Amino acid sequence: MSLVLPSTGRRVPCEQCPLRKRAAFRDFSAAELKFVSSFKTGELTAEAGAVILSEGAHSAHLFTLLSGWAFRFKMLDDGRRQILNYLLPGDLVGLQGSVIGEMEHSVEALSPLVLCVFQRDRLDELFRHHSGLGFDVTWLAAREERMLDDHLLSLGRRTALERAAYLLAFLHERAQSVGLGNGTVHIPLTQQHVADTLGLSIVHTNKTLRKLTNKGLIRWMGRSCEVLDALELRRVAGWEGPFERVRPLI
Amino acid sequence: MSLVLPSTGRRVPCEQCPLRKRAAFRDFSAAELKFVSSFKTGELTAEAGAVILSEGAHSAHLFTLLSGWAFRFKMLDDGRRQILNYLLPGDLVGLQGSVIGEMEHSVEALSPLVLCVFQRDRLDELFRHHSGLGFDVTWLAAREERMLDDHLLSLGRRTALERAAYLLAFLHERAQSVGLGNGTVHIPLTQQHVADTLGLSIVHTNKTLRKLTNKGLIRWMGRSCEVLDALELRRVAGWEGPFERVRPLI
DNA sequence: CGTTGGCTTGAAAACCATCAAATAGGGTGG
DNA sequence: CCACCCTATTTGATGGTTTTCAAGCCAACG
Repeated sequence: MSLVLPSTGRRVPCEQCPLRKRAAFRDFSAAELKFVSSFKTGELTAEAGAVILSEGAHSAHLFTLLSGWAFRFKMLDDGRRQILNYLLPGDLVGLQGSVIGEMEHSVEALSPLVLCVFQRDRLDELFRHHSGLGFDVTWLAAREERMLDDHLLSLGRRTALERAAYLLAFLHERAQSVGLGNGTVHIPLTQQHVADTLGLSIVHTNKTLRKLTNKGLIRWMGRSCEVLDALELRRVAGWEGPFERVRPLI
Repeated sequence: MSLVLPSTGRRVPCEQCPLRKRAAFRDFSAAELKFVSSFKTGELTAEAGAVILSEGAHSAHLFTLLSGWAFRFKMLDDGRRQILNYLLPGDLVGLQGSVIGEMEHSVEALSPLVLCVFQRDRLDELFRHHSGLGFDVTWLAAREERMLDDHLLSLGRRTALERAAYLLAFLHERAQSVGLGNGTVHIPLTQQHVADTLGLSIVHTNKTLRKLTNKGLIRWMGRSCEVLDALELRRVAGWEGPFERVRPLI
């Protein structure tokens, strides 16, 4: 469950990347596309439950998630786990490790993944010769910061019900923006993941999700959650957070 | 209390910046220093309690904090407040607003401040002509992310006592690294700030801080906190977080 | 058909918020 | 200088929220 499968080599050329065609991502110039394409050394696939990056690792790789769901998390010595954020297609994975030099969180797959693998040691080349892409990397880091700010507000000042509503509205919003789920969005989570995101026990999480289910806002199906009324979830959470903006895809 | 005082113009030349001499910050090349110096348009002073940047503002400025303490926060509609992180000398202020275009949090001064003011519209020039500085901006954003990750772990999975110990150890560590307080560090906070950082009520915060006081780890003095035993605070928190690294100062 | 992982529920205990009130200190106007 | 007000801190009592403990259900899978 914790092994990363060997790379299967390149399959999706950046110029024909199916993600890039989506309106959620900004257009790249030919020169930018060419660099990104050369920056990518291959692809990596992983199965659900696989640990992609581990806390403490020094030579962490840099990836972009091409398809699938994953999450970042940290653990305390006694086993308590906190999920920090979720990773969806188009997200950079491992930037902290690449820039600062050491990973301080781990990354685990929620579903089967495909990742684009980049050459970390060419990151400075990216900044030197494609300053627009360098700015984009900063933009993506600022976007992550914005999400973490929202999560902190949630953990610190929202009630259990508000937190749960916020989380599901948030994940629904992100899934929508990259075109996951035709019509209804299915989020591949267990209630344990929700608990470890919201800072609640599994028991109380279950009771809280039941309230949302009884209001007809979500439906829990095996290992996944279907969002039925995203706007009402936002209202319950008191979340006026922004809808996703057009963003770069590296 | 919420007015930013007018700029007092340039007083500290970047080449003789007292902060830059500290071991906490990496050496800059002459070219880098020259650019940063031209990037800076002046200084801004603010008194304790002043709001430097407001949620929702579109034309946010970009600053570096030269001296003093401040904090970033968000609010819910009904007045609940969450403090997201603290700003100490050397920290970039307003990067999210500068990069993404809109502030989604506010910034307030905890003590009298001096800020270096930068021309936001020359940020692309920084990335174009000084890729090393562009990388530095990303590095600082990744550092902020790392701190937010730690805070999320704290809010989600630590007990009230552990959270309080973590926060004070964290602030002590940061103050030490920029040379605040000769010998003992004094953190300019009220218990309301601590409560709004830890996601606790003011009453419970008071009782929790009292336990740390009774253990001889801190001393509460009026509107500030003195850390007496930072290592024991870390131990109580179970925080093995990194000591500050050498970092860029823009 | 037994095992496993995920979901569900009830009861008791711990934790934390809220309410209420008292204390202490700084600042201001008289 | 003193009376007064304001903010910050402190403490006790009470009630609500959440955790912990315990148990049971169900579907998937060998």
